[in-house]
Amino acid sequence: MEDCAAAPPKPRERIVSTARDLFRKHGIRGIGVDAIAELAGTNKMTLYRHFGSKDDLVVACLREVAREVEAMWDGFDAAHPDDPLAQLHAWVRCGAECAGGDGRGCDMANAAVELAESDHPARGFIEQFKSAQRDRLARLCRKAGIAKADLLADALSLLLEGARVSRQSAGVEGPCARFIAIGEAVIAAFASGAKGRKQPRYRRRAAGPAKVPRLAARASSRGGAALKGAR
Amino acid sequence: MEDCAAAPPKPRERIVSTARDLFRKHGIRGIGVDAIAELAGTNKMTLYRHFGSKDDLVVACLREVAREVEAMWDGFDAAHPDDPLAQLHAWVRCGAECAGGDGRGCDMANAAVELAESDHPARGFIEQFKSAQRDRLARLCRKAGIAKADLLADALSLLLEGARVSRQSAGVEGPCARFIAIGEAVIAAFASGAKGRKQPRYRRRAAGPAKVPRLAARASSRGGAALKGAR
DNA sequence: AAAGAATGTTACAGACCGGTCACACCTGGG
DNA sequence: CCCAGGTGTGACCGGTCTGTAACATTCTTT
Repeated sequence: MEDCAAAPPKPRERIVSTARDLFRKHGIRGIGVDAIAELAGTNKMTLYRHFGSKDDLVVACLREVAREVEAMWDGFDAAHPDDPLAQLHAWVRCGAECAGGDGRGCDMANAAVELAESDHPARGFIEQFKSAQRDRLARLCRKAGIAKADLLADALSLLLEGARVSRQSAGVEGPCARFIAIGEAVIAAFASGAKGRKQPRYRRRAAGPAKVPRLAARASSRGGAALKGAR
Repeated sequence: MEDCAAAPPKPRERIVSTARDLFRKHGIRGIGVDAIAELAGTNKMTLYRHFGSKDDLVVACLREVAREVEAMWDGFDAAHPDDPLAQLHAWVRCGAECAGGDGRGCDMANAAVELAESDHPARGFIEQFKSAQRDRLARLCRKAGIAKADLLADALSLLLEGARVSRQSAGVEGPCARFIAIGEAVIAAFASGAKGRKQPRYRRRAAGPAKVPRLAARASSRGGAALKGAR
C-alpha cells in the first residue's frame, strides 16, 4: 500500500528505515512500535524478534545514521582530495542542507534531548559519535593549516548544532538561515591566521606574539566573500 | 516532606514551579501530570482546575521561562548601563552558565525538539520568543556599533543554541566547554570592524569599501584576549 | 457565624503503550 | 517430500497516561 513495487524482502531493513522516518517525524516517544511495524509492512512480533526492545531499535537507527554520516565524510574526501579547506567548505554547505531540509535537525541531538534519562543505552553512543565528529572536524582544520584548529572545530560544531536546533525553535527564517554566511566568515577569520598562505602582504608591528588572526582578507576558495556577501 | 517550612499557599505557583523542574529533568513527555501534582504538594484535580490540559501547563511554564529571561536582559542593562559591549560580554558569560548548569540546556529548544507535532500550542510561543531573543541581541549589537550587527546576532544565537544542545549530545567536555572563548572571539572579529572606537591607530589602504573587519586587535572590555587566551 | 470559593480525595473512564504468547503460515533447501 | 526457520496474526497482560465525576474538606471573605 504505502510502497508499491514490492518492498525489499528483508523486514529488518524496512523496520529501521521506517523507524528512522517516524522517530524523526514524531519523536521517539511520539510514536509506538505498533505503528512502526505496521508502516514497515510487518507486525510488532517480528519487530521484537529482531530488536529486543524499543530502545534497541532506537540505537540501531542511530547506528545507521552514524554510518550515513561517515559515508558523507568519505564523500568530502573523495570530492576534494588533498584540499582540506575545500572539504571544510563542503562541510558547511552540507551542514546548511542538514539544518534546512525537513526541519527536524539532527537525529542524534534530538534523541539526546528527548531521552533525558542519563542511563539510556543510546546516550553513550550519541556522545561517542559526537566526539568522533568533532575530532574529525578538528583533524580537517588542522590539515587545512589553521592555527587554532581545535577552537575552530568547536566553533563550527556549535554553529551546526545550533543551526539544526534553531531551525526547530526559531523557524526557517531564523538565525539558521544565515548558517553558511556565518560558518564561512568564522572559517575565514581563523584561516587568515594560519601559516601564511600565498603572500603575507605586509607585516605590521614586526610580528610580536601575533596571536590574533585577522579576518578574511582572502581565504583560498570562496571564503573571502564570507562577510561581504552576507546580508 | 519535600519542602519543609510551609510552601507558599498558592498551589498554582507550586505546580508550575514543580512542572518546570520535572519537565526539565525528565522531558515533557517523560513525566505525568500525576507525578507533577504530587511533587507540588497537591493533586491532579486542582492541577486541571488551573490548567485545562497538560499542554496548557506546558505553555504556562514556558511563559514563565520567558519572563525570567526577560528579567535577565534587564539585569544586563542595569549592570552595564550605556555600555552595550559590556552587556554583550555579560550575555556570553550568562550563556556559558546556561550551557553548563544542570546540563539540560534551553527549555524552549528542548520543548521544540520534543513536541514535534507542528500544531502544538507551545510551538508558536517558542518561535515568537526565539525571534524576540534574536532581535534583542541584534539591537544590542547595533548599539555596540558593530557593522554586521544582524549577522553577529545570528552567529551568537547559533553558538548559544548549539552550546546548550551540544552539552546534552556531546557532554560537558565537548565543544560547549569552549563557548566563552568562541563567543568572545567571534564578537571581537565583528567588533573590530565597527565605527572606529578609541583611536583608529592607522588607516591601511585608504579605507575603500572596508567590508571585511579585522579580528580582535582590541575590543573595549576584555574582548581582546579572546583568541589568545583560549585553549 | 455563615456563605462561597478554592482545594483535597477517591475512584474511574478510555486510550495507548511496550512486550509476550500461542499458533498458523509460508518458503526454501536437504 | 518434509523439515526448519523466518514470518504473519490476533489476542492478551500489566502498566501508565490524560482527563473527568462526585463528594468531602478547608480557607477566605463578608
